[in-house]
Amino acid sequence: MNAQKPKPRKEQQRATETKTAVLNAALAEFGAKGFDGATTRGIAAIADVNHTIITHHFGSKEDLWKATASHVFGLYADRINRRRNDLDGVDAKTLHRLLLREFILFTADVPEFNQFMTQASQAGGERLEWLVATHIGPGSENEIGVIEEAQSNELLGPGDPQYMRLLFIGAATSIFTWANVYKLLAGENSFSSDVVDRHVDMVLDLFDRG
Amino acid sequence: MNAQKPKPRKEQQRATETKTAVLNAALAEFGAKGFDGATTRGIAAIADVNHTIITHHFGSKEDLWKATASHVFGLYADRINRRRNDLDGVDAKTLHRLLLREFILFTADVPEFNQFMTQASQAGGERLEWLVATHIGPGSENEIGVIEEAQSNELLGPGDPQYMRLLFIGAATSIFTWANVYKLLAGENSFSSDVVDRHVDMVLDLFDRG
DNA sequence: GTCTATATTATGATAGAC
DNA sequence: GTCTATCATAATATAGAC
Repeated sequence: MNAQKPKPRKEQQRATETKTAVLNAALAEFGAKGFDGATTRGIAAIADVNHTIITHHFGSKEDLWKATASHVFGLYADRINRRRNDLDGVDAKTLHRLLLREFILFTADVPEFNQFMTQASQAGGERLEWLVATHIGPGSENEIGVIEEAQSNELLGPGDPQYMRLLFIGAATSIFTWANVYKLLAGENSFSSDVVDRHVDMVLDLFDRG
Repeated sequence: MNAQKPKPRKEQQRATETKTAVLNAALAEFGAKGFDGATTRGIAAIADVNHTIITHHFGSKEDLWKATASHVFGLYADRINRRRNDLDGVDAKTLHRLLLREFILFTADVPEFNQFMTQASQAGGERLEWLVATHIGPGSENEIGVIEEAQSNELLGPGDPQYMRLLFIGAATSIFTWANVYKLLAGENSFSSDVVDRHVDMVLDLFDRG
């Protein structure tokens, strides 16, 4: 009946770029300062956009925070799924060792992921409940599977998988959580490839019971 | 010459109580929300005092943050020094195992310590530089000594002591950093005595190379 | 879709009464 | 030492021009 509706493709593409820039800026700000400490104006300044377009594209600050959470969880899921596909056919022990390794490497590449999650956990409240119900809970089911497989292959010692998962995350993220302190105390850059490589080996060896 | 100056003892005591209440409230708020996210009005509300007396007793918000840092570092130093004195005469290996244990127990008793430090590290900037120069750096010299002694006694594996210290802290604080998540995901209270006891044993065994 | 202008509230800090 | 009142600024959010 009607002709196809107009498709403002260039505008949509432009809008997508703007939204991505805002989401990355929001991730950095929410990670560094938490929900209350971050400001929509500060986020807009980092993304180099007018602060009112945040409301236009995302709605409220609360909505932006949720969109940011979904954005970074998407980055994480893509990374792990891509790695899983690359490792098709690899034996179970090697596979799960490499999946644990990939988590550490992702944390090194996108430290804002761990920062964002730490802020959400420490703040608690309804936002954390939403995050657990929407992303952490569903995502942790896959991760618990990896933990249990790793335990079967003696890559991790026995114990409640939920507990072991948090213990592993704590050790894996340590030098990134404390990167600024490590830099000031020891002059070391936690994100340099040699520090990251040594850290990966150290953490995997630490938990390895084989 | 002059008579002793007037000593308004009761007023001073009252003021001390007020200041302590404010410092504990500030520790909770700065730990949960970071410097920018916490508000002097919110802190005053928790301490149940008028918000203007914060300015009177502590000066600016920045000064309150520094006083809070000094307060919680004092709590930590007192705790470790008291434990050290109690352990006078104990053999080196047992001593250092118990000192590592005491750090974990302090983190469980005063989780705001770890939260406050995490916020400061993630935020970076001049405040973190002050914190490292004033408290973390001087304090870490003692801790590095404990780490090295623990390494000598095979309580910790070999490696750069500064790095091993952060790795140990990451593992030791994990279930407290993620306490709210652990509660929502697994229904477990990270601060219950049985969870804490199991965690202490798990972490010390994890690092133990003896 | 992006901008300027603005309403409303929250926040850090100060002045001054008691 | 503690309170009420107030100022100046910053923040979230919205309205409306282009």
